[in-house]
Amino acid sequence: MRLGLCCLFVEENISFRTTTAKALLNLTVKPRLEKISGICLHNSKSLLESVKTVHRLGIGAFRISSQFFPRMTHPVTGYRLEDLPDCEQINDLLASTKNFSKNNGIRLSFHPDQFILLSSPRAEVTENSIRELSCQADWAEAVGADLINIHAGGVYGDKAQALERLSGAFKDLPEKVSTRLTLENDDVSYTVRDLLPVCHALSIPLVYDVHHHRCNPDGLTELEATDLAAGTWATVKREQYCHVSSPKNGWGQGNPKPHADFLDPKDFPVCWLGREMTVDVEAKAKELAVARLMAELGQQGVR
DNA sequence: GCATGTCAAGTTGTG
DNA sequence: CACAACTTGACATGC
Repeated sequence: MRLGLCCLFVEENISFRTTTAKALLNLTVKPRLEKISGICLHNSKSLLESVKTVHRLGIGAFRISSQFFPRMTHPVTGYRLEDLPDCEQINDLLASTKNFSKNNGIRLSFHPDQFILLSSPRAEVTENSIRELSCQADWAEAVGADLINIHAGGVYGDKAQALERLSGAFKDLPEKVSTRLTLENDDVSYTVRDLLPVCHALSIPLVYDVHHHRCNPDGLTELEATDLAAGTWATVKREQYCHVSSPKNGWGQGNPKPHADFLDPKDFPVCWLGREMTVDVEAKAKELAVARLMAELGQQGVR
């Protein structure tokens, strides 16, 4: 069992910078690339610090922000790493991150944001998504990340048709993307039961988010969902990946979807204990929440 | 300095 | 129909 941290730290002095297209568009090309280069260099240093820090904290996985190299695929402000003045140093830092993670067993993942969809009926949405996925696959290759995790997206009135479009788009993905792509059950539309057929048909591992499952049930128990999802990882001989979180406002009162600062240990599935798997802890208190959960699970006798 | 509005992009459900 | 929610607030602007 390895626990993972998502994107950020609250107490450790590690930050990631970003920028907006609007700000970049106010600049001419050279100062724009200089600004971007400064941000990418900062984020590359922060990523190396991140993997060293999670290792020191006993955390076994780190999710890298989807804004790691911001606005890289924007139609106007888009750029290549080779265009940046700090390119050489950035590449060195990415290689160091890859080495450190490999040598210390830190698992790295990406989770592109909600605009990245392979199921949309709009060709433009799919094309933009594939560009972004290709870009994140390059980052993943550079730092040794084995996962690019997305949701199945919208239903558009017909789930089966939407999944058909997703399957079609998947088959055309560059290999650097398709070998890393995973599908996660979400809290409004696609359940584990919905995703299993397409995951099996295309050998796509299924990231099981137990909080989403609780928000959007499908008749499967947590044990059944865990085992069925495990099958999709066994097919490709990779370690299973799951997500867990607690509702900010508790269960039974108000919207359960927003995430709490810490995980309530009662929300951690008992059937996960002792399994070989990676579990991202989605909690606002970040590394503090992962550390607290580790201590609490340890006291319950995790082996 | 500090408060506040803004930021590329999609889709769904709620009030 | 506006807004929140989603993996995550940081940045730009104006006082």
